[in-house]
Amino acid sequence: MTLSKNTFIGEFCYSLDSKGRLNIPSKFRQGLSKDNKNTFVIARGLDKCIWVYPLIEWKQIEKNLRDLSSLSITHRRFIRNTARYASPSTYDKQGRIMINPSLIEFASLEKEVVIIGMINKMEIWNPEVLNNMENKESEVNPATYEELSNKIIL
Amino acid sequence: MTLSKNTFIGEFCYSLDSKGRLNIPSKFRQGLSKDNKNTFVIARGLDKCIWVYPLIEWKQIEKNLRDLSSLSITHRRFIRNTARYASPSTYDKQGRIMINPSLIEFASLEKEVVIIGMINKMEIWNPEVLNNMENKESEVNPATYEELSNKIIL
DNA sequence: TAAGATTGTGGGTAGTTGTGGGTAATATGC
DNA sequence: GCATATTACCCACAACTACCCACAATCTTA
Repeated sequence: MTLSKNTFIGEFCYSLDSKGRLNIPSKFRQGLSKDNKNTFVIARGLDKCIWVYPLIEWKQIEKNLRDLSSLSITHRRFIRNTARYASPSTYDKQGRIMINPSLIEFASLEKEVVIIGMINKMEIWNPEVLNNMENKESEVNPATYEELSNKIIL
Repeated sequence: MTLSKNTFIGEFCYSLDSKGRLNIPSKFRQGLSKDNKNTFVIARGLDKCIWVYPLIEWKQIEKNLRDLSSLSITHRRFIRNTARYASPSTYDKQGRIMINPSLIEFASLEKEVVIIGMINKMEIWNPEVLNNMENKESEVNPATYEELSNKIIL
């Protein structure tokens, strides 16, 4: 059953094969709208993980980047850091995308990986890296959480 | 698979051959619209790199330059510096463009080069120069960066 | 419960791509 | 006009990628 289109929730443990291919959970694929053309855009996450956007979601980001003038060095660097590590990937008949070696290295991926639904995108993690990250609770500032509560209703 | 037309993302390591030819990544060529007539415009970047525009994108820049009044000295200098080092280049049957010696010198290119998709253009870098540049955090204004991050939802 | 469909994973093969170099056509300078 | 330099086209080849088929495990349905 599908909730909203192009929206991902849940967690899955899959494996990266010897050719660098990764299966996209069937549930996620089923929730995609047709205009994604079986294509995702894979990019570096802001944490030590990989972000996977449906094509449509990424196009919105691209549109915003296009409006930044390259006269500003800050703009140039922002565009460079965002676009540089991103690449489109159409999934094959089996539903797998290719993850390129530089991203595999960035996220320290090995055979076993965790895929997490992040609403507008998915995240791909090495399970150990994810655990270490989550165990560092100290980093979450209660005040920040408090501030968030003004922005979002749970 | 094609994203938006004439839009480039991703990073590629290619090599400049002894004749000064450089391959344009196949993924980039596939995303070009027909009206580019297999032609790019090559220009000095604002950083120490080369900018490569699809013909259509460059025409838009020319149009914008046309709207700057030459009464202003700043405008005159900007137009001069932008137009002066730009030249068109059609790619050959293998998909390679010629980079002229003065631009190779400007960007300190050697055999190994990095090509970066920058949405409306590509950048060509000497990998060492690129690393040095990216490590110089000082040039980026943190406040502007923060502001950008709020405008563009990743 | 049994049969059928779906899903995750592995591997072979044919086509594509990046790169080097030879050769003919064109341009340039004396 | 001719010699030289420059450019564009062609061929070749290794490495890589996309597509295809296969199969076991799981889930669905009658």
